[in-house]
Amino acid sequence: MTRSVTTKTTSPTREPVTQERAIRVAVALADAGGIASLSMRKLAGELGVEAMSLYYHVKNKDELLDGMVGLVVSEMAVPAADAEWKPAMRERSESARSVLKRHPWAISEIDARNTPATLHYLNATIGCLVAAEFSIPLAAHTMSLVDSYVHGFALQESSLPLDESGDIGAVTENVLAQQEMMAGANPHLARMATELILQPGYAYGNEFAFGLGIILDGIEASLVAEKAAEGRDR
Amino acid sequence: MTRSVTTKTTSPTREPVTQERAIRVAVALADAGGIASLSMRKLAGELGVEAMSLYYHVKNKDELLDGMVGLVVSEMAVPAADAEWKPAMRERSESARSVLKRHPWAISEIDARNTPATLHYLNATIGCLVAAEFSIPLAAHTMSLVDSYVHGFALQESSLPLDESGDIGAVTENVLAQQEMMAGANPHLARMATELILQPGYAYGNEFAFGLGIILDGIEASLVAEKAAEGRDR
DNA sequence: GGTGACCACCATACGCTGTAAGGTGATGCG
DNA sequence: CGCATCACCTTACAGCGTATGGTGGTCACC
Repeated sequence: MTRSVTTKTTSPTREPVTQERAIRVAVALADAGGIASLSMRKLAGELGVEAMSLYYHVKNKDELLDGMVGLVVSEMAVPAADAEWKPAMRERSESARSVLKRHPWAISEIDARNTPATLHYLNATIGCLVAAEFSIPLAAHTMSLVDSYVHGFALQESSLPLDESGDIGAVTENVLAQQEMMAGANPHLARMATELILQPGYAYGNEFAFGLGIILDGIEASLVAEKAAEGRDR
Repeated sequence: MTRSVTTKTTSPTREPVTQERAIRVAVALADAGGIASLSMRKLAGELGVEAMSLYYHVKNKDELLDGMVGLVVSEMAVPAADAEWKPAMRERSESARSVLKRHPWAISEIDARNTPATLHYLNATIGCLVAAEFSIPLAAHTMSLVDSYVHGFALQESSLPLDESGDIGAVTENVLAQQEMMAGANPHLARMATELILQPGYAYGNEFAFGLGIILDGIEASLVAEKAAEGRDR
């Protein structure tokens, strides 16, 4: 029998563990069961090895999480340097939102970990903005504002009981029961729930576009003002 | 000897555990050491009891976290129903940001847990907006946008290496060393770091006002447009 | 063709976590 | 006095990350 492509002859069905594959599977597990359910033993089991074997490919769980965040960030669309800044930022934001929707556990990890992918992502964004004649301070304002909104929106969206279509899911009756109980204490909130949020066809995700539009328009105005001030100075 | 105010005579120094006190101390521990360092045993120790005694006051750790989030939310300024909406929303946002700065662990918990305090907080906000003639959909847009920004900003701010003044702290040299290494790969980012972020006096917290201003101005424009459309219809 | 290095993996163990189950002494009440 | 209740404790268990120290198969090299 000729040796398989792997050097191991034992259990030929198991493809070899690599750091890259471990990270990929870890992301899949976190997507499926939440970050809390991701343990070294469980990941190892999924990879067909024992827990301690992971430490050959990864220094510790923290480094694994760094890798997972890096992988997630690398899924986000990066703006081209020569793109028009406004559509580029819109695409970037929508891409980031959809990625974070797939990997909700990553939202709070992303800001806390500086992966090479993150630095590349930020660098490309700044590059696009300065190419569009943003000053460095305005570019910083812009990134802070846009990314705060995107991450915050993703955070809120991730904690809503949505079905896959984005509508309020089967919990509705549950919620309705609560509604009645709190209607006395929180009438405005109850009204918003019954008149808007619980209406068929309402999807929280649609709120994203409204805020993003306001933000990009506001930034555009700031850019125009900055250029006008520059023109006066010179 | 007359009995002390507490009914227990044993170890008179220890004030009695209550759910409220347990939650307060838990928040203090999480503030000091991060949410990961908060264990039932540690909290119990701080309260002068054994771990299992906590379960007399709290159903489980999840309920404890609910209580902690409720306490944090109740620290945030709630808009008055008759206030002018724009300064009210500005105050609300700044208050929330400063509260979340004190309790960074709460940022990602807040959206995931619906406490009575949260419902009250949302209700008061909606009340203020509808009193200012916002439609229910526009009020929903507004809250989504503002809170996404506030929470997202808090999230980014919480993961920066700041000293207590808000400046970049002692890690600067450390960062600078990294800068040089990545300058080749990420020139735009390196430039923003050296020209802006690492300059003395730069504080990331100051970015907050810029974004909030843009957002509130944009909402104001939407409100004006909505009223104008209503006027035409009628 | 042996030999030693190395690679990928495993077994065991330790201190930590949340919490289920059941016990215990002091207090208040009939 | 007896009994319930309250606030707390002891013990135990499964699961966690990971330090330590193997172990067998593969390879380069003398």
